[in-house]
Amino acid sequence: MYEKERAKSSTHFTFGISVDCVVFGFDGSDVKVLVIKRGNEPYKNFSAIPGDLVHKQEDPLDATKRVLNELTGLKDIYLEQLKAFAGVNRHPLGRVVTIAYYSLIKISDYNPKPSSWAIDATWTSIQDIQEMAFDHFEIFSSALNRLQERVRLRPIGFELLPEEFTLAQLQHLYEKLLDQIFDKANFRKKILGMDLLIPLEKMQKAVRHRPARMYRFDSNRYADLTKKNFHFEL
Amino acid sequence: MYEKERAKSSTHFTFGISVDCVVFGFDGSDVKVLVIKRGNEPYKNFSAIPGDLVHKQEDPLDATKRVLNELTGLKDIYLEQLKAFAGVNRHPLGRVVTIAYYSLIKISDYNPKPSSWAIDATWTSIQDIQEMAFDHFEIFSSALNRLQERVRLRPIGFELLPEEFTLAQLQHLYEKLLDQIFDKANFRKKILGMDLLIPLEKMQKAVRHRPARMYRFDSNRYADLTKKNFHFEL
DNA sequence: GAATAAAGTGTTAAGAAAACACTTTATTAG
DNA sequence: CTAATAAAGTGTTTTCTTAACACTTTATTC
Repeated sequence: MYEKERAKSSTHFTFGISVDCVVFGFDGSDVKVLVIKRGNEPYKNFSAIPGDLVHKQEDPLDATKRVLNELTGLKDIYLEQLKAFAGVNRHPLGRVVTIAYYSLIKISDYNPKPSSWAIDATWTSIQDIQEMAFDHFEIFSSALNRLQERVRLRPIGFELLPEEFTLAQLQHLYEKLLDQIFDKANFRKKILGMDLLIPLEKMQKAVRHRPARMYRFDSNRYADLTKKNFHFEL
Repeated sequence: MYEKERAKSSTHFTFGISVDCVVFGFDGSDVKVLVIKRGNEPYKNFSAIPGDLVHKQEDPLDATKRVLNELTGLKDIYLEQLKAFAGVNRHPLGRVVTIAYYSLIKISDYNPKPSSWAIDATWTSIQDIQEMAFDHFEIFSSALNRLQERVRLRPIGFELLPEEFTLAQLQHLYEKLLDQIFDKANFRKKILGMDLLIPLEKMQKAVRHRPARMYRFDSNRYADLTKKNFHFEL
């Protein structure tokens, strides 16, 4: 119980806390993850998920935003905690518990600051992720699972697309994310039937065939519907 | 990045880690949570979720099992991590990050050891949970949300029932868990149609009307079906 | 042996999802 | 200017699922 530790504080306040964040993006063809290459031991030259130690007086969520901003140049991005990874031997240099997050970004907005990160960060297709430093492969897998579950029940796919997109782009995203194909007509009926997309006057540009209409996700409408007990699905 | 801290270890390895576990049960009428009453400051006499500090060389999952065993006398119970709660000021005595779990137990098996816990642990209906110590109310709410999502997509409701149960008991559990009512005939068709329940010869005892057939959840069958891409729902 | 209370079943109507064929249209090649 | 192209966008039918609701059955109690 908590009371005991006032005495044994010194023996219990001995953990390090880090955050690691699986950053997902979509380039129009593939779902990708931002992976960095480690420059130092341990696990020198291994791939890893971006992260950092949490400062003494820092909230881990803030720490993650800090890392993310340095890494991508972005603020206000979609961010959710996955869970903590805390195995005794997960970090060779000491007892470090990591709190894992995942975030969804519009890959076109990605604009890394010239920082220590920038050099080594690369977008890697999710099917190409292999070995990683520490338990980062497990973290990645876990994040992908969570995303796949989440994306079916919450309208968060849009976080991976540009503000304005076509229905074909949206469908393609879902197909890649869930590794399953959808019937075009049925997909459209379902999505449009939810009344969550605002059709724009604007049309797709620079394609060598009939251009598609652009849409925008209506987050206010979603908030309203949610109050009326609407549940997004698929 | 991780490398930096070899030098500043002393300034970073300063966190305490605890685990807290929201223990759910079902008494046939209500979904309940095991709540303890704190005997010491801080938050003396407040309700709280059972938990403990994690030892220096201990896996948090093991720590949770340890707490749970002391608390309930049980082993091998359903246990899942919820997420970490790590706000800077969540604990008055220092920087303690807690990893929250939730577990599902068969309330009839509950048999507390005569330990420090036993005295103060009480089953409280989920709708009666009010103020709690630390951020424990937030942890509880978060766990309940997760359970409600989870129970619709995984056959984990059975963890809250006796090994052998009637369909009416199962339906009642789901109704209380999800706060929604189901049509008896349709509920039966759906559940039985999944082919996950083994009908037993045994009948319900000690009721003053026609006794219902008892069933048992077939976890092997579920494992098989899962391989064949079956997905439990509702 | 009738009343009871819940177990357990069957039927129909309404709605959603799957399958698939078709029409439309901006663009490009000739 | 016209035809070919390639994908946008729509309509229809069939199948499956869900919802609603009425009914039959049966062990127990009075």
